Amino acid sequence: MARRGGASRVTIRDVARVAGVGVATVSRVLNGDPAVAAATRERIYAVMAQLGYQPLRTARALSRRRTDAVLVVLPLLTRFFYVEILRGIEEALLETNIAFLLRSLERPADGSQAIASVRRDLVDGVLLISLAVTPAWLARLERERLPAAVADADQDVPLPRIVVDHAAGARLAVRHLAQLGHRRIALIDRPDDPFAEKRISRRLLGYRQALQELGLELRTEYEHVTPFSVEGGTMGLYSLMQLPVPPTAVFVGSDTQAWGVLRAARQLGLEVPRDLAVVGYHDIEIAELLGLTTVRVPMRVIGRRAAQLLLECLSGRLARGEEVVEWVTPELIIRYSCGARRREPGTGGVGE
Amino acid sequence: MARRGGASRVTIRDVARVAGVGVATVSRVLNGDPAVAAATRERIYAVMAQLGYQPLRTARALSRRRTDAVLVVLPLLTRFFYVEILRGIEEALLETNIAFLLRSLERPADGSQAIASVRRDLVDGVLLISLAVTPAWLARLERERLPAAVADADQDVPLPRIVVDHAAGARLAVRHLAQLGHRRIALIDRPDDPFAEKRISRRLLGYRQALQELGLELRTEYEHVTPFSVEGGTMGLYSLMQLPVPPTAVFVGSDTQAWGVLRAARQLGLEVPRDLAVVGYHDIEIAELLGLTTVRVPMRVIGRRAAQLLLECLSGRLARGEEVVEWVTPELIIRYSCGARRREPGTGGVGE
DNA sequence: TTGTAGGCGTTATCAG
DNA sequence: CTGATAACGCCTACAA
Repeated sequence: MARRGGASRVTIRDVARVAGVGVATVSRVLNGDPAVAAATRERIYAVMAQLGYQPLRTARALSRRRTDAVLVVLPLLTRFFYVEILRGIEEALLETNIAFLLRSLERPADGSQAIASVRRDLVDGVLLISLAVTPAWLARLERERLPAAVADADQDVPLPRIVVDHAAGARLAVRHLAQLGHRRIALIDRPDDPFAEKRISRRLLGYRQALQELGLELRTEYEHVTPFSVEGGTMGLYSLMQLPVPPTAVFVGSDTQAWGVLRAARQLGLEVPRDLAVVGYHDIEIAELLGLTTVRVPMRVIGRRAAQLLLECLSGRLARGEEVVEWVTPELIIRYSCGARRREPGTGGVGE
Repeated sequence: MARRGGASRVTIRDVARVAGVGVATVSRVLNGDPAVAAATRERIYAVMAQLGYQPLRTARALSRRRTDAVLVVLPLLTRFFYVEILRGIEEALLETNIAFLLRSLERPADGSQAIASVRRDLVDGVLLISLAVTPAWLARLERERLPAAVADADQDVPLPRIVVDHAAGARLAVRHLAQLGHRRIALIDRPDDPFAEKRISRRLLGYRQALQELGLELRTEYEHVTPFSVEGGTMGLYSLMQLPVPPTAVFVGSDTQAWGVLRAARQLGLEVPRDLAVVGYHDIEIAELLGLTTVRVPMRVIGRRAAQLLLECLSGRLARGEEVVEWVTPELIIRYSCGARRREPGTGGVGE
């Protein structure tokens, strides 16, 4: 009693029948079970090819209780930084037959809503990008027995994670500026988590640490946290330049804000790098166009390795609850805004 | 003979038993079958809530032969334009319970590889963004009996599609420049498809049309197609300015290239808009920062409507093979680079 | 309006 | 090393 119309597809039973074996054997071949005679295996392969057989994903999913898909959650899809991490993830996943679903969070409130979509029957694992992993997340992951990994994680998240050594990145920037002769180096930072404006970042720690090591004075009025936007950077520089003793150099916690700093400098009649040296962070695509010296965070690598971490969880090579932290170290990219090299054409924009 | 360990989950059978009905009735309720007595329905809802029952997606998928997921294919994930369309799609899909898989194409060659991942047992439909839909795509979609829709499609793609009226957009820009007194208006365009450098765009048609309507001279040496990048724009302007009779205004087929035009103008000692008026295209995020007058393409709307189109295919409201084209018209956003408004602070970048 | 039972295609157990 | 067969959880034709 055929239940539906439609051209019936080639099933494992067809393969078994034509190959003269049982379905179990075909299934074994499909799953790479070594306990199949080589001759049998070859014959089955041949039949599969001949019949154009392809196992039905949904049927496998039901039977194996896994979907061969993972969920990627990330904030603000339009930001180059996150998207590059995503591409790293995609690269790694393309080498497997695991697909990925996407969920982007536009506002902080979207997070709790997104948590509900984390389901065992939807995906086999979860990849979190640059997100504050709340107890709610952890609880949900635990409840659904879903492995997870975090790309660009906070240091103390209790999940397998790739963490960027932002402190080291900051030290790189500050040391470089000091080397160029600067003594009054300010910091305009972004919040670590795009949705948590107030958190103190590792960059701040690295910044302070570097100043101390260099024997430079720490001035709290030089430390600013402003929104993660071009305007945020502009605001930051305006504040700094109103100080009685303004800095001669600024390390900015994101290239996006650094762009704002460059604009503000121009508006204030400051010539970069002569009157003000600027170092950014991330090395997103605009950095090169702006001639911005910056600290490069290897975004693709982060994504790729986070994905690999998750794959190891899925394959069982990594035990559940096992503590794994992989550190990634940024690298200094010297361009023109710091003054170490000379002359770079302006970048346009209208007016003076 | 229980096959596996694991805490057994709440199944439809549990619900049926507790509610004192058959599984079929529960299933009917689940699928909104109206032929269920209201009282029965209520009772079943109550039991489902009480037991915390959730139908297993994979089981449904196998039985219903649909996955409740769609595949989104787009070029170059890092481009704001495509990502914004993607967000429109996500918005629309979030209102349903349909998930989406992502496949981004970095190089043209990735296309053919991606086609292989289009499978009926993976997704229920496909959403193509800004891609040239080749015969290979169409064949694959047909073979897999997969409905598809295209966002930002070429006019003559034989699939349900959202088409941007680029010709109208170009006319908007050219007319605006003419109104400001310009007679020598050049075009620096991008290729329509990111992977097909040579194709002639609708923008070119609109550009020519507008000039004709305005009684302005058409000069083929004013028509340039350069790569879809900042450098592409720079190159374009350099070529134009070497002409014996250079233009006084340029309409640029993408904001990305327009940025390059602004940079090149500065390098050439031209002041925008005094010496050269510039109008861009798309209205991506940097346009505002650059003070760039541009033609806004409503990216989110495009994504959202393309998704809705696909949803209509899935629900059967839209018949297979039915011809559907929805037009979207761009809008002129006047800022400073065209000269219609005055004064805008520069945008930074290092050096003069 | 509701229940029974067979089927969706695959995996995995267990006996041979 | 291989085969028969019972799950996996849900949907639906058919009977009641």
